[in-house]
Amino acid sequence: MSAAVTVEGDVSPPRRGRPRRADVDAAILAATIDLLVETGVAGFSMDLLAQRAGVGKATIYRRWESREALILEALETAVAPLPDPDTGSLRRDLQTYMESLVERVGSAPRNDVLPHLLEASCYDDQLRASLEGYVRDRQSTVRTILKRGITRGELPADADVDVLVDAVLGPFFYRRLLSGAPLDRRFAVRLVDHILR
Amino acid sequence: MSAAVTVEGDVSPPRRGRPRRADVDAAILAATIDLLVETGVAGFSMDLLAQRAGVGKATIYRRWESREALILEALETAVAPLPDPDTGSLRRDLQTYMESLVERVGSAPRNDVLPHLLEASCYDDQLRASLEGYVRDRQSTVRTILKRGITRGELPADADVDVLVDAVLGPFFYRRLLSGAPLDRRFAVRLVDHILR
Amino acid sequence: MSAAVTVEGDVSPPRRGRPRRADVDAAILAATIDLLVETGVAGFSMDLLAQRAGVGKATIYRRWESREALILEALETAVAPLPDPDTGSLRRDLQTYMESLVERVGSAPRNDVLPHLLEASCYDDQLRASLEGYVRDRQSTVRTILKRGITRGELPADADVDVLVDAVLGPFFYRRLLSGAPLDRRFAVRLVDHILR
Amino acid sequence: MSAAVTVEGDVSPPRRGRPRRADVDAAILAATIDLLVETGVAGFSMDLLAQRAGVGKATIYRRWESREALILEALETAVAPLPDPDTGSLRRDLQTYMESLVERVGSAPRNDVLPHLLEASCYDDQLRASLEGYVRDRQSTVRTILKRGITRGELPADADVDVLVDAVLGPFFYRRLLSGAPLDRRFAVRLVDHILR
DNA sequence: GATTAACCGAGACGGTACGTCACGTCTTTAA
DNA sequence: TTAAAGACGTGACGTACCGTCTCGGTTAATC
Repeated sequence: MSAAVTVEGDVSPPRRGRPRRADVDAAILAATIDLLVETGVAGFSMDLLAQRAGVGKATIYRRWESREALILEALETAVAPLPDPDTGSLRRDLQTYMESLVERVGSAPRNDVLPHLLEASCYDDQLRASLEGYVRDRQSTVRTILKRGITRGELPADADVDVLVDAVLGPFFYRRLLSGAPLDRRFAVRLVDHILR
Repeated sequence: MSAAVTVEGDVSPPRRGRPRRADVDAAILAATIDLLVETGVAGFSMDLLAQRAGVGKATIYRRWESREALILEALETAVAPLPDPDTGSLRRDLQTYMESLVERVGSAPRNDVLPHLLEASCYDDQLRASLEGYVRDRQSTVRTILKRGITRGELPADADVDVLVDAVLGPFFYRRLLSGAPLDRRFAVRLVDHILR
Repeated sequence: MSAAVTVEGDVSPPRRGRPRRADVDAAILAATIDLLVETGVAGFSMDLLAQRAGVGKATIYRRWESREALILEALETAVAPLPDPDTGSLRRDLQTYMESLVERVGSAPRNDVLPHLLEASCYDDQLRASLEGYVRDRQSTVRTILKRGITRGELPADADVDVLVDAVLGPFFYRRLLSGAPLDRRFAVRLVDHILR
Repeated sequence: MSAAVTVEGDVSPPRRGRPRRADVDAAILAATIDLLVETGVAGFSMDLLAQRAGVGKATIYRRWESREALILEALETAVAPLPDPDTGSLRRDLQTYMESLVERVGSAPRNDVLPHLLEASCYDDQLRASLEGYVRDRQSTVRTILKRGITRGELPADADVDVLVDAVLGPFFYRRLLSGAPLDRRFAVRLVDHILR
């Protein structure tokens, strides 16, 4: 078994020409995050970013399909998934998870990144796919919590996990993005109560 | 108490000079909807709109605070609230409602208007308020359905209507905006099953 | 006879919309000349020009077809035609004219404007036409001098004025642009000697 | 006196390492000429050239000081000097020479190379020197024709050859580059008439 | 035969300028 | 005062070249 045999089937892909500098990726992502925190997506410009990162604009466009693909990757880099509490009780797990979600939103310095990507993904199929991948990836903690609940018998064995995930996260983002209803501890309690009624 | 005290201040505002033409409002709104259907929010520009409506740009800005306020009003004008089915059964009401919601999304020509307003409302408090008003207004049908369910005893008397509204609409918009999971008849059935389990 | 009847046949052309500000033209041309003197055509950029003139780039492009059309007009504005000496003698007229031509070139701060327009006119028919108009316009002094010489009998009545104009100006610009041979008083004397031999 | 003292230092430059491939020079020049003919100097880019010639950009810059030095050499390579007709008569020699000059211009596919070099030479002294060398080299045929005329007595023994060269070539290039006046057989006849009047 | 140094194609790099577009405001004439 | 028309300053966009640099690899002359 040889480590050189990769999934792509290339035995050490014979890249030609000058290879891309790896630290440039990092510099651009870091500058992107800085800039997003400072100014939000409004006020974010590729010219300014290039200047901040000490990089030519062409170098950025060589590495990311679009401004928004870059912003999404910066989001993935900067915002870690919430941890799985694993308290031993489904109710307490969900409760804790929802509260940290609420807390994160409350403390976020700028909240226009997700709405911006949401809009941009309407015009860019590739971005749309990436964004959905990101969202599904962030669902996995909730999914784990719920499956544990089934294993323990806290939920019926035939519970519809997909719908339960939607039932946990849907109301949260509905308030966050659309209705503007309050996102607080009380909301978390009432929502979990409803789900585990 | 005088006629000047009105909701919008327009019973008899003793304006001077040439009065505004009333039909211009309608022409602008109509052109806005046309343009949004044709090109989506991308491709929508105020210059193009003014040309299409046969109207000066200043005339538009005289009547709406911002581009987005106009788009929101066009949305309200074009998209009627879904009807209350009132079938006599809570389950059938919710089922019917959800199915018409799913159907509307499936047949919508352009789906970037709501995401666009979502983003724009991050930078414009007035728009944010209007948008939330719009969203709450569109909740009222669901709220009516649920309250009828309580009256009929299909739901416990102390059911948390706010959370139930979120539980009905949240998963829908979560899939629509974020996860990209399918929005079909099956989804509607499973969701209602979960809520009325 | 009415002054309102113009060559174009428009009786007061009913321009609609906001009229172009006349002083903006002047500001742009002045800034163009300044910038050309300072930096030459190299180092001349539309961004810098717009900033200097206190004007948007779009405003410049609204008024001139291209960067080069602007530069040409700046050249026409800045560089006055040489005067007709009219000394009473053809030889002295030509001598004086050639010497002032030589002097102007010697004192010019930047000499890349004409070569630049020459190149640019290869790719832009409209510019080419304008440039040829400019050149022919600047020939007129020489043409006047020569015709006066014919009238006075200093040249034969059937002298070929077109070719004579070329014979006066051709060698000058050939040295200036191509051969790099010296352009001095001695050259002026030898050239006139040859023409009036 | 050693072999190292040469015009270009290349009798036996004791280079180390891999010697330059000689055929690469030819390939680059050929691709340059092709590209210039196809697209003119506009549309000519070093990236495209390198790709066409199957060569790295660094290889080009290793061999020529600048883009324009390369273009000039391509011009020298591609455009042979006009032949000396040597018909036995000064008038006929000049006439023939001018006519072939006129003919060459008429048939040239792209005429922007010389104007481009003219401009570029404003910013590059080395190029300026090379270009003037090229121009003087191309004068030599006319100079030969004129000197033969003096020898034969068709011109006075003290004729100013420098000025005569200018008188022959100046009007031609003046029309070609500046005035845009026609360059045809008639022009050639009238010009020679004037010079040999 | 090993070492060395300049060569080679490919293409990434930091820059700079380009011309276009849309924004929201302002300025004209006409109603 | 409103209207249509359209000019205005601003500022970001994504592209195209520039000339340099950095890879892995090649090719002679020198050691």
